[in-house]
Amino acid sequence: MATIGDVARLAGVSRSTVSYALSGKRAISDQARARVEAAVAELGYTPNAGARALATSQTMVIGLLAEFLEDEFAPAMLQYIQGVSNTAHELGYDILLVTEAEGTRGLKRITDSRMVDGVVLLNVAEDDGRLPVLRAAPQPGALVGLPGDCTGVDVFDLDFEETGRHMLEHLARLGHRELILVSQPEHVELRGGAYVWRLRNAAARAAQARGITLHAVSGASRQPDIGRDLHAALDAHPGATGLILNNEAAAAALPSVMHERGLAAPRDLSVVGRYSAEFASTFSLPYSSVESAPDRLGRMAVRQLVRRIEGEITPDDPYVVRFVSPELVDRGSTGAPPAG
Amino acid sequence: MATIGDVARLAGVSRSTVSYALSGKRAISDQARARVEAAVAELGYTPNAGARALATSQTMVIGLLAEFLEDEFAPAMLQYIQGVSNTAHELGYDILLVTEAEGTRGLKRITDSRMVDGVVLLNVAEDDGRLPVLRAAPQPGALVGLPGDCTGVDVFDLDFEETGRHMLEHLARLGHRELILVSQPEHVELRGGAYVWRLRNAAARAAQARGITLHAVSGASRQPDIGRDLHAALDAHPGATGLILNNEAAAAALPSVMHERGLAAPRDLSVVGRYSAEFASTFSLPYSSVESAPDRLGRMAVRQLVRRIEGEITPDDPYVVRFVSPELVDRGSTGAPPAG
DNA sequence: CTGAAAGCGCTTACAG
DNA sequence: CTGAAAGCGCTTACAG
Repeated sequence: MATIGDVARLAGVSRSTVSYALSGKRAISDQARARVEAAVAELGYTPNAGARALATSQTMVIGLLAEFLEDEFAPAMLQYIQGVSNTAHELGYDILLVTEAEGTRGLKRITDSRMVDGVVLLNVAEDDGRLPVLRAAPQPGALVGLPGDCTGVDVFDLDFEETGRHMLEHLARLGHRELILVSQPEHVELRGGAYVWRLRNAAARAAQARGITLHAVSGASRQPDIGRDLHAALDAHPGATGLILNNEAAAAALPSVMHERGLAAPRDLSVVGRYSAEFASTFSLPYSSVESAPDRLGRMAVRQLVRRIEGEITPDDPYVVRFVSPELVDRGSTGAPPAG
Repeated sequence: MATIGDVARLAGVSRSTVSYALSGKRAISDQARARVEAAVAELGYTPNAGARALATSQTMVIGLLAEFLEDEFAPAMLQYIQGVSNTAHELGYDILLVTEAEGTRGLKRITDSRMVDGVVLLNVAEDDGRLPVLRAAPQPGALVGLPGDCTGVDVFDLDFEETGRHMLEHLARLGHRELILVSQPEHVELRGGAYVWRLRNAAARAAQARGITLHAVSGASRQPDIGRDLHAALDAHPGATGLILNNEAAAAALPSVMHERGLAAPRDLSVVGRYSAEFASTFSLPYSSVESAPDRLGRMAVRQLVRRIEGEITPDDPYVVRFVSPELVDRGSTGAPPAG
């Protein structure tokens, strides 16, 4: 490969002139510029990223930590990755994807070795082990998901409390008095998936305030277990007229379950989920849902991260915790409870 | 961050001694090694990846080109990414993920700038525009998907011809005489998805040899269009007793379609698909399927790529085109055609 | 067994 | 407007 020295020689100028001609960081005579450009074109010159990183302390790479946990619903993760990756590319950054099961080690490796200018953490837990590593790192970090302690990082998440309240009140207004909430598996919650209880507690409070019975159950994140869980929940609470789903796998499995039980929404059962429009389309889900906005959250996280990387915001500027408000996309799966 | 110079100073040795102590590339006295190790621990030293890359011409990063095309079924792509990423990490490499719509530009950027030691291309088309770029690059490349011209790259793919033949003969042996094959959308094929016609032509030849009627149709890759396409195909060919699916979206949509038509497999219709066990589980698909082996293909591609990167194989060694043989996973969705 | 030094390919003050 | 040179943080022949 051609180096900047080759270009300089061919153009008959110094290496610094080539560098400045390419970066535009100082004025260059038209003649010099033309000769540099011709030489660059002739040699097919592209600066060596490693050398540039060494000289500038900037890699133009963002680390993306996405753990594919055995017990989580992988397709839901994909949209966050796409949102982050697309936005990063738009802003001139490449993505170093770390999917190791032990995210802490991967995070330490890419920050310590200066492979990245900043980091986006997906799927953040209440007491996420990666956060101490991130705080100790010299690079800034942005999270998708709300941890217990937000110091030193920018945080973006769906407002799960508002989501829980909103879903419950939507069904309450339609006249439902007994509802089932299907959450994520218990181990997701135990591992620190705070959004599970944030949504549930908010829904429970709203239910209590309105005198509504809310049966909170947890469901598996995989087939076929989640199907069994749904049947069990419906068997256990025959009086329930509405279903709230905070579990993507449950949403994907519900159509078969309802077919099997001869139920139609909203005729026999009102259903409202929490997943993205993209997800609804992929899985052909006919239920109204609160948009989880994965692409938007990924985009917000990267934008803020790049502002920090490029010094537009400094560590002295306050770190943000930004919630996306729930928006209910109506797909006609909720209505008045069946008479009687 | 601490540099190698800081470590050397603290340990009271030269920088080369630190480097050699860490790499093990030359003998070191026990005393020196102990002092270096202590200094490394005290300073929390990790070599700077950019500096090392500059000195060694090795980045320990593999580029992964995965385009998320608007008209493709994204969840199917995820498993290839996981296979590639996990294998790369196991072998000591990180992954630079490029998802730009214009893959050619991204590929040129990461190879020209030497950000990567090698490249894996996913979703390779018959006449893939990225291949000329890859062949011109100094880094080796491995493909998942068979292009028209395999020169200069290692290629891994499911044996789609054998798959088509196998699926057809499986149903033929059970006594079926009229079958429908649902392929990918036409534009996937036009864009160069050779696997579509490779499977179809092989199935058609096998059908002809056995005097079986095979209706080849194409189906959308999204909901709800694919549901309509399936209904239309079943309406158009009421005599068909078996369905062959070479379209993930069709497989995901078929349970609803069959419910709507009151059909059960294999009682009314025998069904065989082509997708991974992981996919079957995620979407709760009850159909027997030929395993598409995304994790295995990703793993094979990375293994071979790393062999080339590390010089275990050179450009003089022949490039391989390796097909994974189809294996039918029986989920009980095929049987004898309904009597009459 | 060890150190001083060259070199990887850039960027950017410094001097003119 | 331009060039010579220092420096980024490593690795690795070279010399002892």
